[in-house]
Amino acid sequence: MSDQAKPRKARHAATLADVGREAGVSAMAASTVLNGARTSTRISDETRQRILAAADKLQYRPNATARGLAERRLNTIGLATTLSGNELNQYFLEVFNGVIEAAAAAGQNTTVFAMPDWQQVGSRLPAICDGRIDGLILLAPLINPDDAAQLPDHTPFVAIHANHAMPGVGNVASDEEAGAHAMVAHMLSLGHRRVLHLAGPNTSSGAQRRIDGFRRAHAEAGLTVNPGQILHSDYSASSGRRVLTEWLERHRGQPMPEAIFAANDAVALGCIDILAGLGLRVPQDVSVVGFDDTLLARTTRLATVRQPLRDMGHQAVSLLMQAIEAKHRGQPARQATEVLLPTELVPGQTLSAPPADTVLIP
Amino acid sequence: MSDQAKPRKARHAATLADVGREAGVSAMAASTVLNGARTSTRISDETRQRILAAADKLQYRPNATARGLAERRLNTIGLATTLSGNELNQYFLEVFNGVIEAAAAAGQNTTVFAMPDWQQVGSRLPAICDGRIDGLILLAPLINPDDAAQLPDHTPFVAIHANHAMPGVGNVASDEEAGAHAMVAHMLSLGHRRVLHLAGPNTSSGAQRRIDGFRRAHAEAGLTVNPGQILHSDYSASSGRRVLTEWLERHRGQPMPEAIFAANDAVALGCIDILAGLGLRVPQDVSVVGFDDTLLARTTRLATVRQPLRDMGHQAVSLLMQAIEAKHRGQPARQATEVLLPTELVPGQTLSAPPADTVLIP
DNA sequence: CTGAAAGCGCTAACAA
DNA sequence: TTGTTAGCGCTTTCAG
Repeated sequence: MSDQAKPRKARHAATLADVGREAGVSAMAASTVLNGARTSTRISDETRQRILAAADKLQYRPNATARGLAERRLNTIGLATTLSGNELNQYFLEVFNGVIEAAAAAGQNTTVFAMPDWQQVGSRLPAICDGRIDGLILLAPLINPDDAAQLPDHTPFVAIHANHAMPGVGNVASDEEAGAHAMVAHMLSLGHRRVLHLAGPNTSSGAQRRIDGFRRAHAEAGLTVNPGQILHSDYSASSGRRVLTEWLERHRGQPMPEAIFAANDAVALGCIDILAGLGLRVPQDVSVVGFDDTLLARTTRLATVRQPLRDMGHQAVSLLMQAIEAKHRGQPARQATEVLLPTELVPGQTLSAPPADTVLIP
Repeated sequence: MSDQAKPRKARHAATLADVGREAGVSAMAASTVLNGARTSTRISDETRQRILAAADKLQYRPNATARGLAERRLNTIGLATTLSGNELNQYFLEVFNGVIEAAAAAGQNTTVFAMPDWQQVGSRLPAICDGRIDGLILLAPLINPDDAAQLPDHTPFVAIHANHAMPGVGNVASDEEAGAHAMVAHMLSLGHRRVLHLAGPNTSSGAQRRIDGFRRAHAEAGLTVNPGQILHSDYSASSGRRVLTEWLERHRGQPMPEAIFAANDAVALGCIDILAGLGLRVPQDVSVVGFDDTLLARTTRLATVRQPLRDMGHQAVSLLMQAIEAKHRGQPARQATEVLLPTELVPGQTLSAPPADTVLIP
């Protein structure tokens, strides 16, 4: 009966062609009016109104994939990260917050790609860069130089806290060495002499930069750092608890460190937890400071070193958008801009002068 | 000289047509081999090899937008939420973790849409559902019934902790009333009699359900709840600090509540902060419990009510995928499934029996 | 000011 | 087993 085709798959709601038909104009006239295609010419006010009315009546919705196909652009950026210890962490949340804000302001959506580890990046990145994102932000990537050279070059990349410089990939970082140095120097100036550093994992270049700052502050104060003074944990509270507990057990009866400089906020809170369990007060008996100034620190009033994580998200998006726009204009996309942001001390309530009398490890 | 067209915009790397040409076969043969198109026929081993070789040589990459356009599907789901107080919160992080895990397991990407408030959902949702996502999860939506009826019906939706039932929209929730009831009953059984409830905002139906549980536990114990016993905050630590501080100032010199049942973990930690500032010990002088069991609670060993947030993310994805698949098979997509998950008490270290002697508010 | 036609890269129906 | 043809919905030349 009907001459209407009966497609097996449901079609998109109302198309430009439908709108054009309804308004008695061509699809492209509708396109110009509704989606602001930057074709050279303009449409008369009269037809414009007819088209708008038809679009409204038919509930026209542009189709993102069709537009993406034609424009080679989906207005979507990606954020790649790892599910460390099977959990997204605070650090991610802070940066993501900045990314999503800046992306929204630039009219971009954000798609998150979480992989178990960075090993898989080499294999999965090319699959990701298949037109579904216009550019990608790598969050704290641990990529070996070989893989870095393999990055598909039709997609712009920007890294945040990259472990290595990557060819043609911009990088946003905060000055962790300076932050660690400032904090430890401050602690030493308060009179602390035995500061334990519960550093991050060996694989993390950020952990190394914080260790560097720790050492430099000591060196400048004429103090030597002995090997046992630096422990390694991963970046979680539970790891902080475990590492500190083991260390305390090995040093039972000896003088308690006057202060602990932790790899990040979570590790610091893990330490506070253990100390409280031993009946020690923070900061009266032991001072504890963190790193990052995540929501964890803000909520618990932890003394910490603020990295402008949210702002780093903003900056990364900004860099990425520049690269995307450049690529779209046919200009060379890859340009390795380096942005280094300053850190800042956050006083908090877990750092004070050392106790008058030496506390012994129970 | 060259008969090669010179397109103004750079084209996608290598297309199926390119591969086919290189291998001396049609584009669709290449499609069958490389992208597993489920067309009826198979390809001989010999041509298959030729095609694979050509694809490898040309570095063929499928184009997601083209495929999305043809298949009306991008294998991407969306997660819509608000930036409450301009920040993504812990609750979001926990759920998101579950969503992204389950989505990855189902071969889906996840795009996050964060809006300042749910008012804007009515206007932005239709624009989101334009083919860039196959389905959408609404996280703790505050949608009025009128807007709910307006949801574009070509996209499947699932809600988590919806404030109202939405027509044709599945919902995943945890039994907050039961969780609050169990916790408060437990507190009363420990001997607490003056429990202050720092509830969530009036607009939150979850806050109301927790209040209901709070009241029911009191009623069952034969205790009356007086109006001043329930305060409202929003869900942040700073708000918890503010509200508690004001309340304590208004009640100076009167007996301190023996325990505080907070709207969520952040509010609980805000309270602990204030109490510590007054020289009160938790839980010796005052017990404090939270709600949610977010990373905040796990890090600080807060007593709390565990909502299986991550699991709720899994369930929501599962429901959504069912709806997407159904829609794709041409079956009715909308079916309002309701999933209710149990909560669980987490002991922690901030809840004990009340102090022997009444503490006065300093 | 407007329309016709071609193409973005892929998949699905139908022939050969 | 393979090729041909026809879209998916939108943009963008290029003519009228």
